[in-house]
Amino acid sequence: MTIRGKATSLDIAHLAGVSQPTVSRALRGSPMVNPETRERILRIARELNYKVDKNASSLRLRNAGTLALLFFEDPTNDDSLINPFFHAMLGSITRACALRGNDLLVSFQQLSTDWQADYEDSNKADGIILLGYGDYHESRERLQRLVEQGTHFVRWGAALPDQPGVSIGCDNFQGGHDITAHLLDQGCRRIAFIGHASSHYPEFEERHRGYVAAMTARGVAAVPALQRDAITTEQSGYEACLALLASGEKFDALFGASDLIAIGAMRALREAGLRVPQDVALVGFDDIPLAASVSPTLSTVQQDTKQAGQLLVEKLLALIQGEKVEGQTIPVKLVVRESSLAGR
Amino acid sequence: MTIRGKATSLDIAHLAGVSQPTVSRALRGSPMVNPETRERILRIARELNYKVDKNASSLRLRNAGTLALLFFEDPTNDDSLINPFFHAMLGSITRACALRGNDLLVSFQQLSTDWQADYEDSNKADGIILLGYGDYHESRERLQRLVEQGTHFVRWGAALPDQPGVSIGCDNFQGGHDITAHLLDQGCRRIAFIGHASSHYPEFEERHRGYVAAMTARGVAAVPALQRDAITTEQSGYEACLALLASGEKFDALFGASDLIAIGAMRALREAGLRVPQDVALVGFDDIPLAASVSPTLSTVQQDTKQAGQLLVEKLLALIQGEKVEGQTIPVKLVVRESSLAGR
DNA sequence: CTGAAAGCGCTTACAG
DNA sequence: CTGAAAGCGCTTACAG
Repeated sequence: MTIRGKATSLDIAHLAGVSQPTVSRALRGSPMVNPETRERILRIARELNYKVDKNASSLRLRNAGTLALLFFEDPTNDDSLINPFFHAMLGSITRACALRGNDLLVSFQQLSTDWQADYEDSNKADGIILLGYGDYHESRERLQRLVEQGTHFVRWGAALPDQPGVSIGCDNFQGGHDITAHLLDQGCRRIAFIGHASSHYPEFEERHRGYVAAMTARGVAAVPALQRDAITTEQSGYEACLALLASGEKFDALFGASDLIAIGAMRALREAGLRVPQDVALVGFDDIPLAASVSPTLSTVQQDTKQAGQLLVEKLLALIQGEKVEGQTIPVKLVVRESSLAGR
Repeated sequence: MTIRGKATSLDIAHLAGVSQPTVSRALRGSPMVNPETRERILRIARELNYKVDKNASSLRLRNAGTLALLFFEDPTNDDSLINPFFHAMLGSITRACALRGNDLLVSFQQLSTDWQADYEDSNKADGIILLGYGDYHESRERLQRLVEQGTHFVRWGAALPDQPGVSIGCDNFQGGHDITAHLLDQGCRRIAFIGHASSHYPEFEERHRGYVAAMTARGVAAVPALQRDAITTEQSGYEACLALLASGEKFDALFGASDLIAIGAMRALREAGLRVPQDVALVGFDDIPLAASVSPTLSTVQQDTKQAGQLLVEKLLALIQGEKVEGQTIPVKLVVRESSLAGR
């Protein structure tokens, strides 16, 4: 018997001398198949390098065994580069999917484009993971629409009250609090904060709230003039720090709302002839790989990307199963390095 | 008429008062549909938020409209982290796929695991893009098997003669040559090379050949004792550089076969109290984002990841169309920064 | 320009 | 334990 093209279950059935449904049962591990028959079928399938056609089985089972990962970023800097923090997340999400026998579709998207619940609507994916930092007010109504359409999705971000859908995020408040307390412990008193501190950027806002809380608890004033808006890019952090320096306000420490912002600020400080940490202690948030490699190495708040990825996948899968799912906040960890220590 | 669950083309047919095949034709833009009828159908489809079921259409069309991206790395450091160079590649591949209406499945894989032509065998993807650096001798036979199975795939890597399948890679020889020539221009004479220089790692081997060629052309000896093996990780570069320093061999420049290696070497040099570039000029290869952020900023060879991603996708699509496809080498660009200049 | 029919390759009640 | 039958939702010759 010669088979042209890929083998099908029918081909195997002929070769094994059974009906096609029996092949399907054997392959799926149904208990109602004679062990010898099953062996024969499995052997032949292996020999022919047979793989179940996923299009056919997904169509029949009404389940794709696939999740979709959507990265979105504000006015994405034209090309490729997404926040390095998400690269680690991609790794853990990919592995978590693989562990559970799911495949992962990956897509990038401008925030401006319409979101594609398409993946799920077209039955290519059973659910969607949303990753990205952007203006929350703009994305909120889109999230709302996804909920209304009954799309299964989870997102990484601040887990706020009355928010559309399920959010998994780290404890931004605690992280902001802890690293600010660390700076205070180092003797810093005039601590600048670079990053948007508004409801448009809830993660940053939470970090900023933690910063204010830590200061207030010690009776140190959070000077509004020491807060500067920035989105999470090196360039934005650089520019905000330049503006801060130009303002003439004095500060002995700087908290970048993300590592990228802090690294941009580091560049601005260096250009201004200021030493880190001797003149200005510097800290960030995220613990991207770069944080450990810049010089001086950057103190920061570590988010547990491994757990994050696992949770995102698990919760999404639970949602798809029709379970009731709640958002969750993940603990953070202070990572002290050179940029906030030594010589103060 | 109430529709439970997702709308199908049959639902639309009923609502539009036509047969289901007519709906299919209208949706696919067939010219043999009455314009008015088409309009009605499209409107109803929009209202119902209808999306063609990809499982059904892929099954019928025998084409998934999906490519698979497989990252593989040697003994992957347990978790997540892939070479940052590939992150940029992921970006351009994702975009190139989207531009051509293809979706992208992403998967990580240990080199040790069996490669999954599964994606294609199960008809989930029409072809595979392979990304990763590892021992070429180990992967070669797997590539050979993919070719024999008729799997459609392209890989990023050295485009060598008589190699299984289609490879797209940058001009490693030229890059190695140019950056070495640059070091020679700076007055360096004892230039160390860190990175495997064997056929197990063809990209590195090519870079090393370029390095030797540039030296030879100037009548400078490539001292074997100044070459140290390393794979493309920061840690490996660090250790190799430490070993080199311990050997007592003198050198006034160091060429890391990848940026990660160079950055690891930078750490070792710093710990040894050597200044870059004053005591040792340092260069890498890849131009990962980190290269511009470390201090001093790292001179390196830039690979055009945007073009690379486009080519990988285009060539794979051509292969799938049954066209004859050749490998290709992409030009590189020298990027001179602080680590190889100033003060020499 | 449109419909009735066949079929892509599976999975699962249903009957035996 | 096994087979004949139906059906998942499309697409495309074939007839008209």
